Amino acid sequence: MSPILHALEHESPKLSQMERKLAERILSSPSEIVHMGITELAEQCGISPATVTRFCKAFHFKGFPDFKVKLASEIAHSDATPQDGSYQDIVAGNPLSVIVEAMQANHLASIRDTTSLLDIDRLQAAVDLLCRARRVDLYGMATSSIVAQDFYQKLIRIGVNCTAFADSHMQITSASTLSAGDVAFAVSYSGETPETIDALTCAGASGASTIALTSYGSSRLATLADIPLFSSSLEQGMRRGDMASRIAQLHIIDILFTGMVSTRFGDFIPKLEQSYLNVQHYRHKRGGQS
Amino acid sequence: MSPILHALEHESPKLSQMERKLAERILSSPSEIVHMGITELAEQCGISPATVTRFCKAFHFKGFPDFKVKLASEIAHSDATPQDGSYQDIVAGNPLSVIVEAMQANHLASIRDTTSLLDIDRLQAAVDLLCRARRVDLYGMATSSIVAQDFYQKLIRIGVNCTAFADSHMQITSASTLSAGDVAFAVSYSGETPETIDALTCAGASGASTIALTSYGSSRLATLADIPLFSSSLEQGMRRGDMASRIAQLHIIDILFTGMVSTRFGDFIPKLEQSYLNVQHYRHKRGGQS
DNA sequence: TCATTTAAGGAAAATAATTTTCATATTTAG
DNA sequence: CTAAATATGAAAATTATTTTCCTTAAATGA
Repeated sequence: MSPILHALEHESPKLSQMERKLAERILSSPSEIVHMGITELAEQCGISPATVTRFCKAFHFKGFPDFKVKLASEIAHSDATPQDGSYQDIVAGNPLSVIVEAMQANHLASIRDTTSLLDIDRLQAAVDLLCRARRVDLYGMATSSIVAQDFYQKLIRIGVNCTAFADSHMQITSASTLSAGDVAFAVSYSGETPETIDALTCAGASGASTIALTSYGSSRLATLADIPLFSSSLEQGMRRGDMASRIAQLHIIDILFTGMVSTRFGDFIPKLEQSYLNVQHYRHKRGGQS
Repeated sequence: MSPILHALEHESPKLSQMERKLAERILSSPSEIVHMGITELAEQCGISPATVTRFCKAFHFKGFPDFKVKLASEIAHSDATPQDGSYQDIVAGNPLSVIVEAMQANHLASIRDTTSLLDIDRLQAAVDLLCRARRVDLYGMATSSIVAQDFYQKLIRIGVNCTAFADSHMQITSASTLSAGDVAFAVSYSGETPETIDALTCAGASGASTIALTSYGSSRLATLADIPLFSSSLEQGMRRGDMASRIAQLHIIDILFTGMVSTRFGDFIPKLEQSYLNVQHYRHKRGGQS
């Protein structure tokens, strides 16, 4: 905890009643305080602005604005809410400031956890497969289709021959036409999505190499795939576990993509640049029929 | 470097003479600025306080004090983590382990920076608008359409009447049919995507409230919108700046969505649960024709 | 117990800081 | 070269903060 907050907590017993109310309010959500005026804060504590100023002076700040700036730079040092730095659930009527902190904690933890349980060798194997693939199929339903679509958008920019159907029939249809040298890449938060499992099974049967991206844990999809990749899973009871998971999965997508580009830099970077420039170029012709 | 300072440097050429003096003074020693009053700073730059306020507003801060607080938390942050806190670029032939670390650093920094420059009041205003909206339109091209799609998937699960066209003609068509009480939500990494700007302009002209989600800095889209929301921007020379930006934008989407659910918990949670259960239920009937 | 002292705290005045308005200068486009 | 648009500062208006002054409440001592 930051020195200022620590001091507030430590000195709290020595403070008077009104001052303690104030200290508690500040400790309850420091990041809110820095965006408040002195009057607003005083009102929320049921005290007068005068008391707030005196309080700041007592802690040797030049005044309330000085306190805010110092507090702002201190709380930036630590990640949101260190004591409950792990995953937070959604509850009713939470103020937005609490939601922001919880979400930051969730997403940071999600990325850190995912990174720490990555298997570099498997990741490398996936990159190698993808780089050499004649054709790449991407499967995913609902939330996971977003991840698949994201990968799709990246891959076409470097000229990889790939598809990303959200329609389960099309997925199966496409999977049926794969063969050795092709890669099927399936995304599923649960790893148990039947449509995705079917598509990957079908792709494997057709001779394609299979990669699965799921949450950590044993799942049918992970077992099925040649190369299983994992994002961090959330604690039980999380109402919306797929939010952080999606971020973590995109994190892995970025690593895979960057790995591919880095491996075949000479091939891929010019295509990447060219696709960007062409979008710019053709966009400026806009104005007439299109 | 922090997104704010980076934006100042980056936009410096576009600024007027007086504004540039100010930007240079801020860049020369940011940590001094946060302990100055507006008059003192203006004097040191040989300009008027009015120009300083206008400058802050142009960068979408609520005013000079707001700028100071945001700057304070950002520079504290970069002091704290000079190495792994900053963004890394892609280069050729990097081993995967290096890529993994760089990507983690990028994504963590991106989420932290984005959170620190969030404006809770604006965010709250956006949540309120979205909660009360009769209809919501989501606009975004390419990478940004992924973000729009993601929000779309979330919103339909809680029964919000919304659409997310990737087709620019459809976006305009839909925008034309909006009216007061509706909300148009546009996503663009650059904030300068013509198709997205057109769609949001059209929506605004139709009487809808407009929200824009772009990278930090002044952009046409941000200026256009009733409520501009910002994700952190990356430093110059980043080959693929939109990767981290996408994560940051999804982070904001998650906050908005969670804010909405939290605000109308009783309405939305049952729908969320039901949509989940129904997907499970109807999936198990699978096996015959579908 | 009761007066007296002392400190806490609020109301409101005073001050300081910031923002807005308005008038002027400067640049840009035609 | 003129007109419109933009940029800027001076000063007014507003807002925020701090100080002053006064009341209240608790503590101390006769």
